[in-house]
Amino acid sequence: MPIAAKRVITVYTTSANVAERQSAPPSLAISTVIFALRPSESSGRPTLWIPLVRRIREPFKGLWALPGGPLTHAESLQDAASRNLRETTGLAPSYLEQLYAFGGMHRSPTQRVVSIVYWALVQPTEAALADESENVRWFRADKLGSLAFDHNGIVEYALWRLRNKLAYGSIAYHFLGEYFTLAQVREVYEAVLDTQLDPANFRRQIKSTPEIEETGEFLQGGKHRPPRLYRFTGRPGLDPDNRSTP
Amino acid sequence: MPIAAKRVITVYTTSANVAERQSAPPSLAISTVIFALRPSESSGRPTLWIPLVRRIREPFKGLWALPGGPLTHAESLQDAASRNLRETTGLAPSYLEQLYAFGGMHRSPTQRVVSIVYWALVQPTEAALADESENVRWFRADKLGSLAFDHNGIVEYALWRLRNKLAYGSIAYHFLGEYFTLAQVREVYEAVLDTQLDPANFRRQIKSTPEIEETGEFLQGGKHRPPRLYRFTGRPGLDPDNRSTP
DNA sequence: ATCAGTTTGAGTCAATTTGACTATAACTAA
DNA sequence: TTAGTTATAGTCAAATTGACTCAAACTGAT
Repeated sequence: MPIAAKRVITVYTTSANVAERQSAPPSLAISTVIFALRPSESSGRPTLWIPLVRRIREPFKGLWALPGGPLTHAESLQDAASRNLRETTGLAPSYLEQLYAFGGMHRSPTQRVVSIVYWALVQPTEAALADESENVRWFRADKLGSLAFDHNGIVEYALWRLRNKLAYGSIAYHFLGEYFTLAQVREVYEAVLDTQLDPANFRRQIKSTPEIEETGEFLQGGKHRPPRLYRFTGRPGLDPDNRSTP
Repeated sequence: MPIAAKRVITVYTTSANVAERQSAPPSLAISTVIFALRPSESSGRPTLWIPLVRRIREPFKGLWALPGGPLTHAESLQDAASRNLRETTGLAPSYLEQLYAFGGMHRSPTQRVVSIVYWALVQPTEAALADESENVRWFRADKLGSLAFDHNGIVEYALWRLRNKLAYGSIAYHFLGEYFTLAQVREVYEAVLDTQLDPANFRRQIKSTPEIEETGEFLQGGKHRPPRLYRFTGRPGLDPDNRSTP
């Protein structure tokens, strides 16, 4: 049995100088942009919200940042994302997809970091259970302050992808529970795309997609005519993580 | 001036056992799937080709693999991809976009490797100049053998993305030179999507997109009526690499 | 010089889809 | 009972798409 050749190197964990930083290998981190719909305080209509965590150490100590952490040995990238998400926010997403690998050289002032970022959708029931504390808080996606690192740009790109995927793919249903009304689906579109949609035309389009199944049930307890409940029967995307070889 | 806190760890470069491998941090590599159109030997019509490099060391020594290499300190991810691409194949792509970060735990038998994979399109004139040698060769995208690592799956996913992006976005023109005929655009679509398209309807659709500009020139020297030359005036995608903060 | 063969490029027409809009059904609250 | 509100079906013109026809423009063979 061959013996492993070992080479001892040095890792700089804080404030290394330029020469030292250049010799250190880039470190790998996983972060996640989490989207949920919650009622706006003002209008009461659903809007997009994102949970952020406060940084408790330098760099950017005190600023808000995306939940994330280092990649550990015994887990795939997606597993690392969902574990980290559970640990920092208590959330279990109904949809999780890789967003992008950000690897610019000056993302962190102390160290070269490559971040593999995921994005997630959580249902409102889940979102309500999330641990909110001094260091974890929900923000409206269109009213974030200045975030740590390049996280403003990352959220912006995640928003672009979300809107894009909503317009094409069948992603909206992951914001909702198993049963939903067509008006709820419309509210998702209106909140994410920030537009008003004609109810009649919208329902015609949605009903024409084969992934939507009419159930025999109706939503009771509303103030008006009870709407029929539907169910989504499609499968997630075709990303490598959801295929065969991640 | 604070002194950097140093922590000494051990990196295993060859055949570490399981316990040792688990304690080693994942290493980062950049690879690229390169697409070009070249005439098929049989029909002469353009088809999709991919350049591969032969592995000259273990693991998978002798097998064909995607061009790639480690990420070095002083370059962004995209820069690393295009540098590596130039070094291994001599190619300078007209289009380069991040595909996916692959980080499954058993991608390499000797070591945990996270690969950030890009995909590229090169024009036929470029492709003809590429260094072809004993260890670099072009293959038809639909007739690859068994590749090293998980590279078969990666190519499959890249193909899916290429077809997807062709159907929506305006990507086809990066396979062509600055001036092109509408029939050439149609040939790109037919080669990539592997279908026959009605010439008259296709030209009507393409001409209706605002990114296509009619020039006053015509392609001379053909056997039949000289077709008008067009120009693409659109800009690349909206990926983070092509935006602001990579 | 003429004709056959081929590709470019414009146009026609019916089928389908989309956007704007109307009307009715079904419920609650007063 | 009635007014208010949402759900849902349906109508109709405009826009888009798919299948197809036809003239224009060139080459190469006769």
